[in-house]
Amino acid sequence: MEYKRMKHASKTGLVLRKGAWTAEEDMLLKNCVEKYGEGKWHLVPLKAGLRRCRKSCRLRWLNYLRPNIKRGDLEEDEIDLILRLHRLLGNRWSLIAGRIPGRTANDVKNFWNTHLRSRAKQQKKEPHDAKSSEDHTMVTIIKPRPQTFSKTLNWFKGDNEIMETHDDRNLRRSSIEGVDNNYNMSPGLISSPVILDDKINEFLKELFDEGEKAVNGEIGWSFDGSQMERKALNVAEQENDENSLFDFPTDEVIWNLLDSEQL
DNA sequence: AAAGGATTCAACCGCCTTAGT
DNA sequence: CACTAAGGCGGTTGAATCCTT
Repeated sequence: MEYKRMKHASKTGLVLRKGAWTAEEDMLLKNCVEKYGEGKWHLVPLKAGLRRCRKSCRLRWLNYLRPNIKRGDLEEDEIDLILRLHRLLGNRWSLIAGRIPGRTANDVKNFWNTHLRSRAKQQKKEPHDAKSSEDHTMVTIIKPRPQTFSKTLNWFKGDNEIMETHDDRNLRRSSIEGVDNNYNMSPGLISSPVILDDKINEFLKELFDEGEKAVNGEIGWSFDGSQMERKALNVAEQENDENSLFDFPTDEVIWNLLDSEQL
């Protein structure tokens, strides 16, 4: 890729670089983030001495430079998990990636677009006989929205040990940012993000248990089911591990559930 | 060996939401 | 209330690489 693509920053008049990152730029960005931490991306180009826009810096860090990024082909259980999560969540790549350690949303999205989308399309085209259509049950795709808690919430302020209970970045996000104003949740309704996570996990566990039943032949889940049954069961086992899978941010269905329980 | 078509994936773009003023 | 800046996301692009003829 040629690096001559440039654009002018609107205010500073600085010429910003575009295109592939050089090793030197990577080093500058890495040093900067390690020194100052993630966030404040608008300051990163300045502090790092990079002629890149904030978004470019953020993306490069998230998709390539961040520690523990897993490169290389996806393993079979990862693929199976993507398929199942996509059925559940649709194109919510960041949520899906959040469940697959070391994989980025871009990785998942690219993999889906190159390997799985065509397979899914083909599956859709294939005519179903009466029996197979009976075997398939519609699965409602959960579409959570980007979520942010108001910083004015009491438990958000200061040193909140709740926020330290999860190691995984995405888990932390689900706790800190797990409520969306779109669902008309007033802060008063929220007792604790830990409770919320537990409820959500419980709910999602049920959903996945349904998925597990499905691969045993009760509901159609898989794209080419024959190869997936055992893999899916392996995944289901992993899902029982503590802190492993059930810490999604919320969605409308989940909030309805929570409302019905008058939390 | 070379041409050109197909595929992959890093990076960009535009949009949405939230926070701050 | 309106506006702006920033963070974040999914969709798309296009250069690099692979594959086929």
